[in-house]
Amino acid sequence: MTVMESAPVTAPAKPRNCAGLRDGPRRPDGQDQYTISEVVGLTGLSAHTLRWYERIGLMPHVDRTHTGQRRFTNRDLDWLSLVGKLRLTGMPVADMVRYAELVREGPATFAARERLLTAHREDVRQRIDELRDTLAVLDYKIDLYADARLGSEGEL
Amino acid sequence: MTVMESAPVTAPAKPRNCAGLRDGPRRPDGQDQYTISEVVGLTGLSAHTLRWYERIGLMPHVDRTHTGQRRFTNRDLDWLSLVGKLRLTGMPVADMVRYAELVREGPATFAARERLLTAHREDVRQRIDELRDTLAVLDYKIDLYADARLGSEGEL
DNA sequence: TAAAGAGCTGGAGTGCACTCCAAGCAAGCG
DNA sequence: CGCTTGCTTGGAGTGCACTCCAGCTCTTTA
Repeated sequence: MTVMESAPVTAPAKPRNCAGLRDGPRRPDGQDQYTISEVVGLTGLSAHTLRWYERIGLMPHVDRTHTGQRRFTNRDLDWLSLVGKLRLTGMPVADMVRYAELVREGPATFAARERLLTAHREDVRQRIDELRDTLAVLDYKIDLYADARLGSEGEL
Repeated sequence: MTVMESAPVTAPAKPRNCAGLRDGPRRPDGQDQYTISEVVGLTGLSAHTLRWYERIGLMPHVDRTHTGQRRFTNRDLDWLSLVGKLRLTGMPVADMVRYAELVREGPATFAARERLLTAHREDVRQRIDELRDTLAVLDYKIDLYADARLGSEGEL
C-alpha cells in the first residue's frame, strides 16, 4: 500500500492525539529535513492542511529544495505542536495567524504575544469551567436514566 | 428602539453566557406562554436559530396560536437550556437531534439516551484534560515572555 | 382604519476550517 | 525511456451551524 496524498478516510487509531507530536523518529538538529508526508506522519495533519497553513501565513517560513519541494525542520515541528494545542483549545485560525505574524516581527512583539496568549488562557479557563458545569448536568441526567432502568428491572 | 428580528450585531455584554437561561421573568406553569422574541431574550439564541432548531427536529414540538405563531412553554425553556449546555460542550447538532428523537419515542429509549449521554460525558472529560494540558503550555510560554520583558527592563 | 411592528415560510447566503481536484513537474527504477 | 510515486500549484468544493432574505400575514397602537 502506498502513501496517499489525502488524510486517511478510515481513522487510524484516534486522530484526537494530534496535539503533541508523536515524538519518535525525530532527527537531530542539523540533519532535520522532513518531507511533507513525513510531517503528515508525525503530526497527523493532512498534507492539504500543511500547505494551507503555509498559504495563510500560519507557518514561520518553510525551506524548499532546489526543485521547490518543502523540507520541514524540527523548529517547524515544534511550531506545529504549539499550533495544534492552540487549535485544540479553540483558538480561531485568524488569531493564530496574528500570533505567527508577531513571531515573524521579532522580539519587539514580546509584550503583544504575551497579551494574546494571556487572553487565550483566560478563554481556556472559562471553557474548562463551562465544561465542568455541564458535566454536573450530565451526571444528573445519566443518574436519572440509570435509576429509571434499575426501577423497571425491579418491576419485572 | 424596537426589538429587531435578527441577533444583535454589537455583542451585548458577552454572548457566552447563553448556556443556562437567565431565569428571571419566568411565568408559573399553566400560564407559561412565551412569544419567540421573549424566548430570544431569555435564551440569547436568535429567532432564526429557534425556528431552525424546530425545522431540523431539535425541538420537542412547539405549540402554536390559532394563527400559527409559536408559543413556547417552561418545558421548552428547560429543553433549550439542556441543548445550550450540550452545544457549549461541542456536541454536534446531529447528535442532539438524535437525542431529541429518542425523547420523542418515549421511555422505551431510556437506555439509548443514557448511552448517548454517557459517551458525550466521556468526550467532555477528555476535552477538559486536553484543555488542562494546553493550559500548562500556555503558562510556560507566558512565563517566558514575562521573564524576557522583565529582563529587558532591567537592562534599561 | 391605517400604519407600524412582530411573526411566518422556504430557500438562499455566510464564515470557518478545511478538503479536494486537475494538471503538471521531478526523482528513482527496470 | 517510460512508468510509478510523490510533490507542486491555484482554485473550487464540502460540511457545519447558523444567518439572512423576500414576501407575506397577523396584531397592536394612534
